[in-house]
Formats: sequence, C-alpha cells, structure tokens
Amino acid sequence: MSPRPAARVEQLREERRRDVLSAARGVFARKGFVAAKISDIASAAGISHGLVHHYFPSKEALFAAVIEESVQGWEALIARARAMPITAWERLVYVCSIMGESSVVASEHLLIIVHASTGDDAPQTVREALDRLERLVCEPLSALIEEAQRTGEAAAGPPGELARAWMAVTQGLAISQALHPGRARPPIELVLRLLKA
Amino acid sequence: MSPRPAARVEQLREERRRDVLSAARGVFARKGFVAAKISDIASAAGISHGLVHHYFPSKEALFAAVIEESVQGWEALIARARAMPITAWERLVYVCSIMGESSVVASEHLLIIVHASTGDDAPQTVREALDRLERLVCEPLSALIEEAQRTGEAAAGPPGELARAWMAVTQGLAISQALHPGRARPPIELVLRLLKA
Amino acid sequence: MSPRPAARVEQLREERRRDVLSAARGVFARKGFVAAKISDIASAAGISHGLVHHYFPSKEALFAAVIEESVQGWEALIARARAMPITAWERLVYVCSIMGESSVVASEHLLIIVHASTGDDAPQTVREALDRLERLVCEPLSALIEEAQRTGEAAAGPPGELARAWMAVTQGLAISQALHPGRARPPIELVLRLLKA
Amino acid sequence: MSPRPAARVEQLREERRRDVLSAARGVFARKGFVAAKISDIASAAGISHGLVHHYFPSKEALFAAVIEESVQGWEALIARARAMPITAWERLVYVCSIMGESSVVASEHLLIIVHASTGDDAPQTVREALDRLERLVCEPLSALIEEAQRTGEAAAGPPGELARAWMAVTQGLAISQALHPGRARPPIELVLRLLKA
DNA sequence: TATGAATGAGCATTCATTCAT
DNA sequence: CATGAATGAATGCTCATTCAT
Repeated sequence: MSPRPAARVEQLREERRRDVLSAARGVFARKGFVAAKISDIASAAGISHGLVHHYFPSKEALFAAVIEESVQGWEALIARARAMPITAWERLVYVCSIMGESSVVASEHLLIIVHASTGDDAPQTVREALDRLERLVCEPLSALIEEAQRTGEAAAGPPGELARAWMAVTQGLAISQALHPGRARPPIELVLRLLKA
Repeated sequence: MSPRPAARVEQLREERRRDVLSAARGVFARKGFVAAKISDIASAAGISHGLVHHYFPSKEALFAAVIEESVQGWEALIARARAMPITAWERLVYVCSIMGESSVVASEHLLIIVHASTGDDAPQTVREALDRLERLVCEPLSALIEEAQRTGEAAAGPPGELARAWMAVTQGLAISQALHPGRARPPIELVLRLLKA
Repeated sequence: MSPRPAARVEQLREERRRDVLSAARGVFARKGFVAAKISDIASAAGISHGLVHHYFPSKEALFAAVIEESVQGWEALIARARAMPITAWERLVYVCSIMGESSVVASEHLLIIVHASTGDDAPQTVREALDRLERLVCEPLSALIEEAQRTGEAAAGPPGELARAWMAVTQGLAISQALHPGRARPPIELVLRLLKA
Repeated sequence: MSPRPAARVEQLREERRRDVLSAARGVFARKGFVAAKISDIASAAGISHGLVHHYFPSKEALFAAVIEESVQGWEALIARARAMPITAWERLVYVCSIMGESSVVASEHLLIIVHASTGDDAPQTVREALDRLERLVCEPLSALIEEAQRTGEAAAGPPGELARAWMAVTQGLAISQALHPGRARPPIELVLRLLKA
C-alpha cells in the first residue's frame, strides 16, 4: 500500500522500457525485422506479449527505437574519441578497438544496422535514422582520417571513401564475429592496415 | 508438323526454371528469406505465384537452390584461379577482383550468403550448404594465402584466419556496394592491403 | 494413315471414357470427393490430368457420372432378381449374395454411396441421383420383402423400414469389408437373419 | 476486486476448448477430415478462425482430439456395461441401446469413425487411435459375446467376427440415421437378431 | 499495470480448370 | 487427341495488434 510517488512510477516504467528495448535488440540482431516475433521479444524480456505494446506502439516503432539507440551509441563513441587529448591516429585506433570488440552489445548494434540496411522493408523512421548514421558517423570519421592524413599517419585517398570502406569492413567483421563467437577475432592491426600510411 | 519435340520442351522448362531462380536470387538478396514473398518472386519473374511451385516445391527449396547456385559459383571461381598459370599472389588478386566486382550477380550472391548467415531461420538444407561454403571457399583460399606467404608476397599470420577475415571484409564491402550502387567502389588495392606482405 | 472411320473414333473415345470412369470410381471410393485429386484419377487411368477434362467437364460431373453408374448397377441387380423364376425369399438371398460379395467393384460402389451420402457438399446432380437410389433400390426391395412376408418367409415389420435397415447394414458391412480386405466376410446367413421369419 | 483468479481463467479456457471440440465434432462428422474447413468449425463455434489455433495447433491435432474423445467415450460405455450386475446378454442389449440411440453425439462419433476409417488421408495420430479403437471396443465386445454364448443367450460363431460384424452393422445404421434424422430408427431387436441364439 | 483471449490481414501452398502447342 | 504449363481461387496457419478483465 505504499503510495509510490509518480516519479518512482515513471522510473519503473523507464526501466521496463529499457528491458524491452534490450531484449528487442538481441532478437532483431539474431533474426532481422520480419522474422523477429513480438512474442520472442516478450519472452526474452520476461513479460507477456501484450505488454510490449504498452511501451512501444508497434513493432516498427520498437525497431526504430533500437536503431535510434544504435545510432546514438555510435555518435557517443565518435564524440568520446574526439574529446580525447590524443593524436588523430590514436583516435582512429581507439574507435577501431571499441567497435571491433567482441562484446555482445557491439555485435548486436552492428548486426542490426546490417539488417536494417539490407532489408527492403525498413520503415521511413528507420530510413531517416540510417541517413543520420551516415552523417553522424561517417563524416566525423572522415574528419579524423583527414586529420591523420595531414599528420602523415594515415594512407592517402579520399577520406570519405576510406571512412565508408572502413565502416563496411568493420560491419563485415562484426557479422563474422557474431556468427562464430568462439573464433579468434582478427587483430585490430589487420583492420588498421586499411588506413595506415 | 512435329507436335512438340520432348527435348525442346525440356529446354524451355529449364529456361523458365532459370528465370525463376534468377528472380528469386534478386528478391532473396534484397529481403532475406523470411521477408521475401513468393508473390514478389513471381512478379519479378513475370509469372503467377502458383507457377513458382511448378518449378520449386517450396520457398525453402527455392532458397536452397539459390544458395546452392552461389556456392557452386564460388567453387568455380576458386577452381579457375587455381588453374591459371600465374603466381599465388596474382591468383589472390584475380579472386579479389572478381568477387569484389560490382556486377549485380556477385553482389546478390554475397548478400544472400549474408542473409542466410545472419538469419536465424535458415532451413536445414541451407545450413548444410553454408557449411560446404566454409570448406569449399575458405580452405582453398587459405591454401592460396599460404602459398603466397611462402613466396613472400603475402603478409604473415595464420592463413585460415586471414582467409576468413578477408571473406568477412569482402562481404562487408558487398553489402555497402549493394546498398549504394551509385557510389565509387573501393579499389582492389585497399582490400589487398589486408593480405599484402 | 488409316482413315479411321468416325464410328471407330467414337468407340475409342467411349473406351477411354470408361477407363477414366473406372479409375475415378476407385479413387473416389478410397478418398471421397474432396480429397480425391483429378491428378490421382489421371494417374490411375494412365493419362495426363488435362485429358480428364476432355471426357468430363468437371470433377463434379465426373463424380456424378460415377454415382450414376452405381445407381444403374443397383437398379440392374434388382431387375435381374425380379426377373428370376424363384421365390421372393430366394430373390432376397440372391440380392444379398451379390451386394455382399467381396468383389472390388461392389465395395467401391457401396463406399462411394457412403461418401456421397455422408458428405455435406454433394452437388445437386448427385443429390438427385441419391434420391433416385432411394426410389429405385429401396422400393423394389421393399416389394420383395413384402412378398416374402406374404409367403411367410420374411419376418414381420414395415417392409420399407426393413428395406432401409437392410441397406444400412449392407453398407456398414461393405465399409468394413473394404477396409480390411483380408478378413473373413460375415456369412450371408448373418445378414439374412435380419429379415428371416 | 480480485483481478482474475487463475483457476477461473483456466476453467474458462477449458470450456472454450470444449466448445471448439464440440463444433469440430459436428463439422468433421458432416464433412470428413479433408472437406471440413477450419473456418466452418470456427463459425460453428462462433469464433474467428484464428482463435481455433489458440486451442489446437493444427487441423490434424483437432481431428485427433475429436477421435480421441470418441474412442474414450466408447471405452467408457464398454466399461459401464461390464460393471453392471446383469447377465452377459443384458449387457449386450445395454451397449446396443446406447450406441444405437439417436442422440446427435452418438451419431457424430460413429460418423467420424466412418470418415476416419474410409478416408485415405487420416493422419498418423488418427490411425493409431483407430487401432486402439479396434482393441478397446472389439475385444471387450468379443468377450461379452463369448460370455453370452456360454450362457446360451447368444448365437454360435466366432465371437471376434460377430463383434466386428455387429460394429459394422451399427455404423451402417448410424450413417443412415445421421442422414435421415426424421426417420424412424430400426428397433434394437432388429440389430440384436444378429447375435441372439 | 499486466495478461492472454480474440481478431483478421497476410502468406505459403494446393489444385481444379484452361489453353497453347 | 494429348500434354503439361499457367492461372487464381481457396485453405491452413502465423502473428501484430486490440481489448476485456
């Protein structure tokens, strides 16, 4: 009979929302948008399927939220790297080491981007998020590369293309990693060869 | 006045089967197994949905046939490279240039492998085909790399891991390529840096 | 290059029609109307499924023809019995022995009547044929029983009801017979007990 | 203000399940397995077709459940008869009177057995249930007949064959009864003549 | 809030029927 | 006449979404 102030209620709601989002991330990463079932996500979150719709109005909105979360994570990573008092090349190394790390969350984020990108049926909200990804990740990355080129640490070439190639390569490796979790992960040096002078 | 020579009939049937397979390849590449609709494939092939089932007993069988076709294409590519009277490194360059080429078919094959690999829902037949892919593509590639390492042309490292890393990278680039067909393709040299001594 | 007179052509056509009808009888008896496939019947008749429609405009018409054939067979049996120079009771014995015989055709006719009767979806043509069966088989049978009752050979009771009961019993036994062809058939005497004085 | 007691929920679910089963029994009896549509059953139960699949995973499972119910009903009838403190012959009379009674349920059970037996398309589960029927109904019936033969009340003959003949006859009469519900039912005495000494 | 019963749109698959060859 | 490719209506089944409790 504790009165539970509205703030506490709101906090609980937010926590539950995160649980659902987290469960959805894993299921979408493993199955893709169409094959993922709301009931799969509900099971993974330990709630009934009906309740999912209390937190997200539709499967599409839930997917968009997951994508949004991924994009924000990437943005944050880039921002962190730029804030560090290190050389441009070291920033690139840092970004590579985080993105390539075998943590479940990192793999899931990458796989979801892959699914969202390769799927034909991504809703409009998702399309916009992916466009933001392009701007918010590739452009700063591009800038980092350009900077490292000026210091002579990075290989020559159009920075935009290099950034996109590097993203593509990272995604490919993430897929491989996600599919064979037991396998040895290619060392960061391998990926960095693409960019090194 | 011959009513219809059996050979000609068989040939027509085989042609139509190929049409369906080709349409299916495109649709599966764009949407993945679950999201692809039989009616999408039928439309792409210019036939009714019912007719698809004259040529392939089920969606699953059709997908398996597409995968099979991909696997065989890859096998053939590796075999061709090995038959050429060139150095081990040149063979690697040849394989890279073909697999990375922007032809629609090459991209589709790669995307389908990605979908089949990342999707949870690939049927058993497909799983087996993917296992064959591992053996039939990675192992010969591994051998090529080992050979090039002996001649000092390729970088050091476990050949098996390098082969898988290279496959992963190639798939990543193929996805990127498929999503933005207009964009400049990263030059082969970029990818070859991963392997070059 | 034999000119083949029209009469011969017509005869061949009639023969083929009989083949189809015969095949259809077997398939309908085993599967019932809905579950029977035109292609099953075509296979059984050794022709292509398309050709079935040269002889019968539709599955429904084919079923009706099979029913019609059955009804006519029953009519003929009754007529034969009535034409024989024997007592009423002996006529009943004769009819029982023929209808209860384990020949494939007899069983099939009975099973088809059962399927047609128990199915909800019999077309109008079939309904009419079944009505004719009621009139053409039960009424003469009824008359036979009445006659045998007058000679004191048959048990008392409303002849119409006895006739229908006897038909029902015969059908039940035919089903049993059709399902377990190897089993000993109940002797005619058993069935005749229903009617004997 | 109790939200919803779990027991009550389970009870409601069980009731609804019974409704569906009951509707299915009627539809299967009238149409047979193949011709019966899930939507027919849903309409008969007053629910949507989708909901049928909440209670039974497939049409086949639903049919199997109906058969199972029939088989259990027959078992119970035989068991009741054997438990009564009456002579063997009176037990036979009791079983006949119940099985031959014109209640809708009894007819439906018999018709379903007929459909399941005569149809080629009964699933494996059903085949097994029918085998059980053979054992669980014919054998005890056989024993009853043998007992009645020893007391001189039943006619001579192999009890197993008599039991099967009697089953066949009863099914035949049930079909007839189901098709013409308005008609006078043949008196039990008629059927018992088959067995009476 | 939380549950799961209920609905119905959507998809894979089957099959009677048509028709070009 | 004969074949089988082609069509599309019909059916079982799935699952996102709604809603009564």
